[in-house]
Amino acid sequence: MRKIDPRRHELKRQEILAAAGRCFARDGFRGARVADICAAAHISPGHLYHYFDGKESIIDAMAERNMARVVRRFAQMARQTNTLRALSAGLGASRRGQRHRRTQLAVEIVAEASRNAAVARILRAHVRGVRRLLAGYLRDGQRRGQIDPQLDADLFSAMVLAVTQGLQCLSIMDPAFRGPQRNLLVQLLIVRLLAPQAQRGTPARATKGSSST
Amino acid sequence: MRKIDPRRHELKRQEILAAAGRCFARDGFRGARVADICAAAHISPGHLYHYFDGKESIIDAMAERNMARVVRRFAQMARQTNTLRALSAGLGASRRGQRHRRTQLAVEIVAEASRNAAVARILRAHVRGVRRLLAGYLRDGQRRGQIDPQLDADLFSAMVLAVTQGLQCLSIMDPAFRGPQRNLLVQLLIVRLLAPQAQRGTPARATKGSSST
Amino acid sequence: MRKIDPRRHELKRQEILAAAGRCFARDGFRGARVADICAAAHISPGHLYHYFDGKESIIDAMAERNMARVVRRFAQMARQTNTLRALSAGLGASRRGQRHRRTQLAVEIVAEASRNAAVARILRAHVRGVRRLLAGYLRDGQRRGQIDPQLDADLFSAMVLAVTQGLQCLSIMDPAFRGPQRNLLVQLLIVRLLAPQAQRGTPARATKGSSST
Amino acid sequence: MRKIDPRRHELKRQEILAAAGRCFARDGFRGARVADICAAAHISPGHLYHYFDGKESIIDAMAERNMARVVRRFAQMARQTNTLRALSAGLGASRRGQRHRRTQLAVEIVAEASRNAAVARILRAHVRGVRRLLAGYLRDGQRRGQIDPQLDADLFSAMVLAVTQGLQCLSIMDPAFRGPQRNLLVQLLIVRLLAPQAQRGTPARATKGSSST
DNA sequence: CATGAATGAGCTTTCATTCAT
DNA sequence: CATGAATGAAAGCTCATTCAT
Repeated sequence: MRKIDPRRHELKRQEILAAAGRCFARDGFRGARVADICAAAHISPGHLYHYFDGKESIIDAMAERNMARVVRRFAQMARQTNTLRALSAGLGASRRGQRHRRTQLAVEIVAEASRNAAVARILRAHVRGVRRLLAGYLRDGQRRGQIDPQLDADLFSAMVLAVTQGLQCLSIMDPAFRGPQRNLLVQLLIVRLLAPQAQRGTPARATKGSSST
Repeated sequence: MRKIDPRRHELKRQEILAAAGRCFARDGFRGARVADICAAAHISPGHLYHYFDGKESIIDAMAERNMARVVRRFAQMARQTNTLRALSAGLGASRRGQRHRRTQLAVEIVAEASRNAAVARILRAHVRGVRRLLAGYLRDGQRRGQIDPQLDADLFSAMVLAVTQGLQCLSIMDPAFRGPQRNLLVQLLIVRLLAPQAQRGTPARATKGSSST
Repeated sequence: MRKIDPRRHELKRQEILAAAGRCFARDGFRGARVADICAAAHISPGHLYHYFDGKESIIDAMAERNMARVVRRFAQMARQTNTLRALSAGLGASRRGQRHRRTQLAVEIVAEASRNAAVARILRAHVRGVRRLLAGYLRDGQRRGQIDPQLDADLFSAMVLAVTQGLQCLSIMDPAFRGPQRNLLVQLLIVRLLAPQAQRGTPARATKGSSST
Repeated sequence: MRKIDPRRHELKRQEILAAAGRCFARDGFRGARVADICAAAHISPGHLYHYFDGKESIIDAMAERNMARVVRRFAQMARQTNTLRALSAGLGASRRGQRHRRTQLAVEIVAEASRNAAVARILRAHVRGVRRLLAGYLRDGQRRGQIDPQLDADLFSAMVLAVTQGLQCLSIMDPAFRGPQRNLLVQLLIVRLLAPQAQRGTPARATKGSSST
């Protein structure tokens, strides 16, 4: 009998979560069946319970994983020195397919959080982290003169978060905003919301039919 | 000889939908059970099927009803002549309780739309209407000099929609934004995004000390 | 308030039964829904119970009605003096459409009788009558020299009954035997089973090329 | 690492079908409940669906199984060289209990076939096989001089089938024909329908109260 | 570690029947 | 007489979870 290797165990957990992610995006947390996740992860239903306590536990892990990814993405962004460009890129559209699945999951997680205390807790913990990170980044931008110094960084971190979610919802409500159109919108938002007064004014109308991707 | 009264029938349907709304907000579309809805509507499980073809049909009707309400709300808003103030009020927080239930439903509907073709169709049909309405309203505001004339009204209608959804998501992710804090955020967004250059600049710093949790 | 007119009442019962017959033939006793029967009879579900105690009661009446028709048909046949020809006509195919519905009902009733005591009783009561009638008719035929005098009329009445049912089953199992092919088979059966020795021998080979499907 | 054993799976399927057969005979296809079948097969209601897609699928399998048995029975019969005796034995009464259940199922299947396309297809496929088999057997009998050479074997195969069904219906309609009386009838039918002219004539009346079983 | 057979509670839906009007 | 809204028991089926192997 082999002793369990914690590394292998964690690796398998991540594999299963990846499979679960596909199922959850397709069918939602409630709609996805454990059997489907097992099939997608190429394991037997019984074996799943060596890695997770149950479906609920997978959902929690999924919320955790997803929020961790958001934190990572913002953290990565925060390393760039051109604040506005970095934010635009971070909120803009990216690899198609992958992106839409992420969008679906993000909205599903918020919906779940509105009635599932455990998921809500996970979400809030990360939201706090993200906002602190964003606030710091915005203050850096203000110091660099890239962000309007009048803004309250704390409040604006919430705004960035809200806009992030809003764009995802919009891309579901109106498929036109899954592609280049979305980037247009992002740039407008970023510039008008964050840029110092001097930099603005012109781009709003000029962006009509501007660059994308 | 009693003939079916379509009025009574429609009334009962609305009653059931109201009950279903409470259940869906609490447990989600999948999590809510038909039996619960029946209990909430004070009808027997079998009788529900005199008014709806099935659970799916209730979900569709719920999406329809909710989007219709959104349209109505924006339409009402569009009758006011002070564009910025009207938008601020429209996106701001209101009666607690009612509001949060609506928020939950709104997010649930978007999540459902991302994998349910019927709901997606309903949503898109109304989104088109709302955007046309908003675009018209923004153009009116531009004519009145209340909205930055540089803005592309069409694109900005999408932005207002995205922000609406984003605020709802935020209020789930961070409960601090369910109350007055939300109004603060809304005003900032409205002013920076929509107001002509001359009107802006001052209010942003006033929000000091707005961090959540 | 009008007193119930027993004549009208009985008429309506028959109308309902006719409608029920169509439903039962299409969907079977269990498969047919009371609501369908009501719709077919152009009455409301509640009103049905003025004429029948319940579905079971309709099934009983249907069995009764159907067996009564069989009795009537054989009685009518028994008035004809050419025994063999009368029997051939009686067992042969007739108006399409009508006939097949009757066939379906007949088999359904037998199937039901095998597990429903009430229906079994109804069926047996009529079977006794039919067999007595047939036995008498066969004896008449024997007296007239049209039926083999060696036959035991009592036993052969059962045989005629069995063959009647068998042909109906066959017409379901092999649709080829719903039309003229069936008549061919009937004539063969009648002649070989019932005719005196002298009359037989010739017609059998004449049917060459009668395979089905 | 256990792999699914198709043999065990098929065995369990047959066990379940046997249990279903008892339920269907007692209550009919529609009347029998899935829960009853599960109880009779000593499995849980959910587990049934590892072996069958649903109730409909069990009914189809039952029709298939029953018709396969009929084919097997006739095939076995066709191996015997005394054609008339073999047919008499084949159509006659046998082990009580078992037999009646088979009779009920046979009639139920025909009734179902009259309105269920899938069952009808199954039935017809086997009917074709049985008729071919019977026709061949009758021709063999004709060669051996045991069957009237004037008969058209093809048509008479249908006749044998019809008589088989007719006897089953009769045994339901008149319980007297479940036992020895039935054998009497069978012998008469066989002799008169199939035997060459020379062999016949006497037995018809002589059978009054004759031997059985 | 891994399997998949087995469980059973609980889901949505159906439908014979009742009853206020 | 007649209606159809209302009932509620029970049906078929699903699926998260357990367990013998």
